[in-house]
Amino acid sequence: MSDKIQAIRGMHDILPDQTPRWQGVERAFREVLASYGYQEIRLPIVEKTELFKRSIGEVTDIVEKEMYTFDDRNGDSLTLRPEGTAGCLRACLEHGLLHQPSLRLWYMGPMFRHERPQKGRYRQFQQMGVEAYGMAGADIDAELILLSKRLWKTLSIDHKLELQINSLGTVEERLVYREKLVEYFRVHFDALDEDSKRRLETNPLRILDTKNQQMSDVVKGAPALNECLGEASLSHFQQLTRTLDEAGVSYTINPRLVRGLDYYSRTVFEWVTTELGAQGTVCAGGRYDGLIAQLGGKASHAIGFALGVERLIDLLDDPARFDEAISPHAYLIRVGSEAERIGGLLAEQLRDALPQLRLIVHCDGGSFKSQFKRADKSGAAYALILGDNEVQNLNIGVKNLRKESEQITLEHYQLIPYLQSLIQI
RNA sequence: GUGACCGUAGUUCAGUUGGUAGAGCACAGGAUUGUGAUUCCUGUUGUCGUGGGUUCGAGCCCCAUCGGUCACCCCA
Repeated sequence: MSDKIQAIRGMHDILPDQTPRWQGVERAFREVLASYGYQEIRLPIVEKTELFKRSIGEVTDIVEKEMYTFDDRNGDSLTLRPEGTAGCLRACLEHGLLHQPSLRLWYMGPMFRHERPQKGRYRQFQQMGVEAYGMAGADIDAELILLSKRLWKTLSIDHKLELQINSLGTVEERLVYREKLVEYFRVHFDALDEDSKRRLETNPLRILDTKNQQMSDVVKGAPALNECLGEASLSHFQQLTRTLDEAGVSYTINPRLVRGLDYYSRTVFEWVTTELGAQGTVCAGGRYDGLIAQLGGKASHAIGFALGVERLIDLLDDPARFDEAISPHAYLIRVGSEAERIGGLLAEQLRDALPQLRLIVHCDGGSFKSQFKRADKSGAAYALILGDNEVQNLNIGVKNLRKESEQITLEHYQLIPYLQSLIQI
């Protein structure tokens, strides 16, 4: 065991017994996104390190200690992407996609962060992300939230997720607030715990989100963010809440909801659950209007969210329900060299005629008994049987492996319509 | 980066005060010379994570190291 090469810590293989649920979730995501007119974009997994430093923020944990960064052979510093927004925006700027008035995109793929793994958190993890560019109004904010909610409904996990929203104001408003907050906490410095003293330098807004009960009094006395919001930011947020109310989406306004990444402004939201241990956030996002100009583009508007697929899958009530969609319809048993020859040809004819058919052909010989065992284990609904008798009589046996019923014998020409009717059911 | 708990067969786990390694599942074969899933019988499976120490003797005790899980920090 010790001399075998193992996977990297926090980077997991998704084995065949897991892939159906992954495919199921991915399919649901694709279908929901298509129903809102979003287009897929596929992006590199590696980008220049500078991109993430400039977008995520130099002093965030992600940039400071969680990135997989290495030097390319020509000396460039490259980084395995820790999130998707920066790369997506880079691609759109690079190809001039933002010259159109609005753009709705989605992507999915692996992200990398060098953290200690724990439940629902891995060093390589899968994110599905959505980005919408060029739209200033709160209606697109609401669209993203409604879209995400539709995804939970499609996956039947909407009862496990709660929506939290907040407004961070514009970057300028938030800077003013940040000053006020730092000033306040400096006065109450002795009441802060070690983590919070450190956060005072790095991300003071995070102090509001502390889990330390002993600090609740200090936190309660702190100035509130919404006092620093301007007219425009306030009405933007009001429009969002009104739209959500009218759409029947319930939510909690969490004034302490601050996102970890520097680029957010105005609307931020999270879908959280209590069922995943310490990692409660399944999906999070927000508006990041300032980022486009920050990355060298013409000032515009942007909003997006990302969701962690591993966390989403952990939330599924009955993940096994996705297995059925890929289990084979039929398993072809063939005993004897003539049966193997005829069976191989027959199988290809069946696949020609029935592209939807999922058919496994038994290979490598073996007795009827052992082939039936494999047929059962494959999950196939039916066994197709070719032995000496069938070869001699030019017919084929069909047996239902999941229901108690008599095995029947069909002529070859009857097989295609018979299987077709089974698939349709 | 910090802390707690855990590493025994392909897998899930048992293993007594330290006495020389076991069960279920899985897998293979048979009971059934052409029939799975159920039942019965038989069989295979191990550097006890790794390295060192204590001991007549270590799966068990000690140290180190690697890996896993969960939590903190932080985040999807």
